[in-house]
Amino acid sequence: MDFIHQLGPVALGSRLRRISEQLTAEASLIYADYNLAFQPRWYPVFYLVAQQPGLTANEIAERLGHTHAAVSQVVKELVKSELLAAEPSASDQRRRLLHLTARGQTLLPQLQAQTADVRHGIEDLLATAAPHLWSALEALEQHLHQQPLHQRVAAARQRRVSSGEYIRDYTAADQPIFRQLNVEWITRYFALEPADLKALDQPQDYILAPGGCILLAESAGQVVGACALIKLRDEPGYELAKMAVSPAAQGQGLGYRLGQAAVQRARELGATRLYLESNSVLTPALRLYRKLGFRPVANPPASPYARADVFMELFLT
Amino acid sequence: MDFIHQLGPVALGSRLRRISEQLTAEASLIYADYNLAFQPRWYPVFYLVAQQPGLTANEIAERLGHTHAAVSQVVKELVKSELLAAEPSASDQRRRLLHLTARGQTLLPQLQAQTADVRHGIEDLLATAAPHLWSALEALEQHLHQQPLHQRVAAARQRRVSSGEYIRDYTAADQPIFRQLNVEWITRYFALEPADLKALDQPQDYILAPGGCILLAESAGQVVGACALIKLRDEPGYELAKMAVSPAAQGQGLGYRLGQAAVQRARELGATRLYLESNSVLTPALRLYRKLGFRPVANPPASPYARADVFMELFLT
DNA sequence: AAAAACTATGTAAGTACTTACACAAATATA
DNA sequence: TATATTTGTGTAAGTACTTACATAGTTTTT
Repeated sequence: MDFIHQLGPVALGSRLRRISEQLTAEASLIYADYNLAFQPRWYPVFYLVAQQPGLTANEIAERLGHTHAAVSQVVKELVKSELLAAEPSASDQRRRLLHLTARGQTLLPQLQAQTADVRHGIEDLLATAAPHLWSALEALEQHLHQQPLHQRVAAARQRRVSSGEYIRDYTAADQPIFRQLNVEWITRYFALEPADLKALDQPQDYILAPGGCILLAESAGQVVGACALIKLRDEPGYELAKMAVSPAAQGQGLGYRLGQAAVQRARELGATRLYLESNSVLTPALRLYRKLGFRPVANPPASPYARADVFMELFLT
Repeated sequence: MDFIHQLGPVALGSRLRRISEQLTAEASLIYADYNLAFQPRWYPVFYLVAQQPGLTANEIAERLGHTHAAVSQVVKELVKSELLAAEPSASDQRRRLLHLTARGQTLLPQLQAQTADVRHGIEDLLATAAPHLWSALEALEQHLHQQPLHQRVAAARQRRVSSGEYIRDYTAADQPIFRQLNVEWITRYFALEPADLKALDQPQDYILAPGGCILLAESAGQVVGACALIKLRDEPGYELAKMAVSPAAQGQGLGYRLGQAAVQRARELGATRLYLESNSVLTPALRLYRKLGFRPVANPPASPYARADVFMELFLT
């Protein structure tokens, strides 16, 4: 379950699918509760015909935003279950006009009562859990319609290719360069400490497994920057750590872009606070952190790093 | 497409499914753009193995929140495509440890670049369209987990059964009672007008088809109240009209509950304003409208009803 | 040490849709 | 009036998962 969170919005489709599957499963339970000889997926077609007898499969499909094939299959089942009946239109022999059978009419009141209950249940759920979800979905669909996702992605690709630089996630093969970039700057100013070695030698165990992530900046096919988000204990937040930019790539705002990406990622992961430890000698880094919005912590906790003498945090709304 | 909107949150599952399908379709387009011999649904498994070589199918399934069967099938395809390879664990002959092949390693950088682009594209989409969608989905899943939907629906059912009253949607079979309830009160105070007959004789054509809806209050199996939401022109709003409660059921707050349901429904339909026309003689009704939040309109438009001399509106946020 | 239970994996079939194709009836075009 | 196109419908097969079942290897119980 944690990987979906790590991927974040990239897995938006999967997430929506999973929730919808969950709701579908719930729907079966609900129908079972009401003891109706009725399948959830019949609902829209049946209800539409109840509202408006004389509709054809094609018209229903259009109203539901499904294909005629889907409706055709459902209608077939509904006719077989003797809930709907069809008769050919007098004016157009191809059209099959649908209406409820006597059995369907008998079922209708129960289905209406159930629908009212479901409506209340979902309204209750949405009101308490996600009051703006419905309108957000509306907006999402509209924007998707206006500019499809693949166009947005193509634009992002364009920007990446023209800038030659992008930020991506760490994978196992990146451990050597992740280590090297950090060792480089740490040993220039300080000595490597045990906590460094743990995180740099086994980032998988010490950073990723506990729910953190590592971002790498790649420029011209080379990894030239890195930073990690390490899960804080007992709070929905992360420590921004192991931030390193290769000397050759410094002074071009890469660190800032990397930092921004980390902040954005933390936001997506549901963080409410970012925390970091640094050293007063590293003035350019401290300036960068300030620029990203970090401020000194009032009562810093004990640090596993001897070199840590500056402690900052950034609250995310 | 309009029926999903009419059903509103009742169709939450369908809506989520449809958006996710749309995103899946977009994903195929994106993969086509990048010319990668790679299927979208392979992505999570492949990426997880890239991050953490040595995982087994079962572990991946757990992390993805899917079944092992799904992962097993994807792994099979990935192995066939020579992107992943598996070797049995030394300590446990059942476990098949997965890792990237040379071909997989070659593909990885391209996939990472593509992922970065997709992330940007979706972040852009969410930022502009639905900034709180991600957290709303998070909250929705949590609440669903805490109290499953069928429990909420069961609670709603309980309330309905114990109160003996509920509010539901109109279907074709309800036309006679819808007409009767309205004719009853109109003729007590006024004369039936042509606009009344249109709406009461063919509610399908004059109310539902243009995107409105009709709510009915049922008590002890009898329809004892009705009201309609009629789509306003050129604005996302509705006219609250044809509100009627049977004399026998009056004085029990039914009108208020019906009105509240109508306001709620209008909200779900994305309305920003409700409008109504009434007559100064109908003091109980006017009191009810006030209680629902309606206020007099400054510059009322021309009305098709001779009896209309009070014009009110309610703005929905 | 044998039996029972559990675990990792794989396969088959189902789900609720889709796309692709087929065919007859209606309409438009020549 | 014959032909081409469009429209309404149905069926088959695919999709990305699921559940159900089967099987072999491992661990626990007796």
